[in-house]
Amino acid sequence: MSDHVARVVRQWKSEYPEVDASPMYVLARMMRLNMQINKDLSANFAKFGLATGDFDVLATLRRSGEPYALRPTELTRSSMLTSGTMTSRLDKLEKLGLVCRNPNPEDRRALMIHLTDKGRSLVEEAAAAHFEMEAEMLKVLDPQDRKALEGILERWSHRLEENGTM
Amino acid sequence: MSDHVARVVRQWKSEYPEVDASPMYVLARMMRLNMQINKDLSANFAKFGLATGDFDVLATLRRSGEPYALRPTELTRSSMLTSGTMTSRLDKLEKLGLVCRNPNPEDRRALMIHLTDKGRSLVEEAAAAHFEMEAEMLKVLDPQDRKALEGILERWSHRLEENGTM
DNA sequence: GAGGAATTACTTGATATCAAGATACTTGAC
DNA sequence: GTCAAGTATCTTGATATCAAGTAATTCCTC
Repeated sequence: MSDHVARVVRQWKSEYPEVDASPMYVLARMMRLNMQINKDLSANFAKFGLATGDFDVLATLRRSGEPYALRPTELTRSSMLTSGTMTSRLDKLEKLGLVCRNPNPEDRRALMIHLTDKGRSLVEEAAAAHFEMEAEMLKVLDPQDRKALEGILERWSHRLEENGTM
Repeated sequence: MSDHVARVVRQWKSEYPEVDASPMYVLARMMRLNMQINKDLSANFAKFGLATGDFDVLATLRRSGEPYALRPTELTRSSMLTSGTMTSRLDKLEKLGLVCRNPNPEDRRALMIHLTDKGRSLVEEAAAAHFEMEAEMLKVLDPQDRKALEGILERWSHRLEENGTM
């Protein structure tokens, strides 16, 4: 059994043995799987007129519960992006009528980004399709592999977040 | 023990129980870890004046062995990108004197992208630092988790590649 | 309170990427 | 041999992202 990354590691070993490419068994595989997964998921979001990042914003607002409102800073942190990127996402979503920017009564520097009714019903539809598709994708994994993977990734994430690296 | 994704899944469960967000335990965690990893790795490549994608091209050429030459199509496939993206990467690398475009004697539609001596020594230096950094990153994982992760990701990649999905 | 440091959202200019299409060449069916 | 279909690279126009910097506001220390 051999995947792309396994072949690449063998190439490094034979062509430039001075380096140890074995971290690729984890990191390059994660990166490539992720690229493919993102492509597939974004095809699904496109059915709802959304890009992946748009869904991410709407979903963050929706799952935050009533009154479906957060500050741009909270959205920026949750998405691991820069503030400029969030500004332009919000511009787009506002133009589409899916969110609206309101003044923040508690801090005049800040705003409150509210999910509109239209935004709420769209994100609920999109989320249902999205999570179904994700569940489908995970069916190529044996149940015990999925379970193990959840645990390993949780420990990894937890440690990085603890360190403040993430 | 709770990471960002665990909190998000709990939010979905409490705010919109109609969807099952549990695939996020795998997929969202992979995506977030990947984003963080890419940021850290690209900071390292920047020390050599390279972006991650530049390194990817040079490394693919280097590990292909003598005469360190591939066609743009092969580089495009290996990187999971579009041909237009590869064209502009090659423009940049050519301007930096790290690769050169030569005619392909076997197919006049095609080219051969050759690694220059300068490109070769740069990519060798960068690769050494890169794989050391990757090894360092993986130290947060317990050895048995790393081993298990390698196996699970290999099976997953292999199945996707088999299906032609990837 | 007063004043400096920190925070918030946004702007700007540069770059990376993609989808779609253009052009030149090769392959294969007949 | 001819020509249609396929392939290889590049071009174009649009979008997403980032880093760095700005202006308004709040927080903190004294």
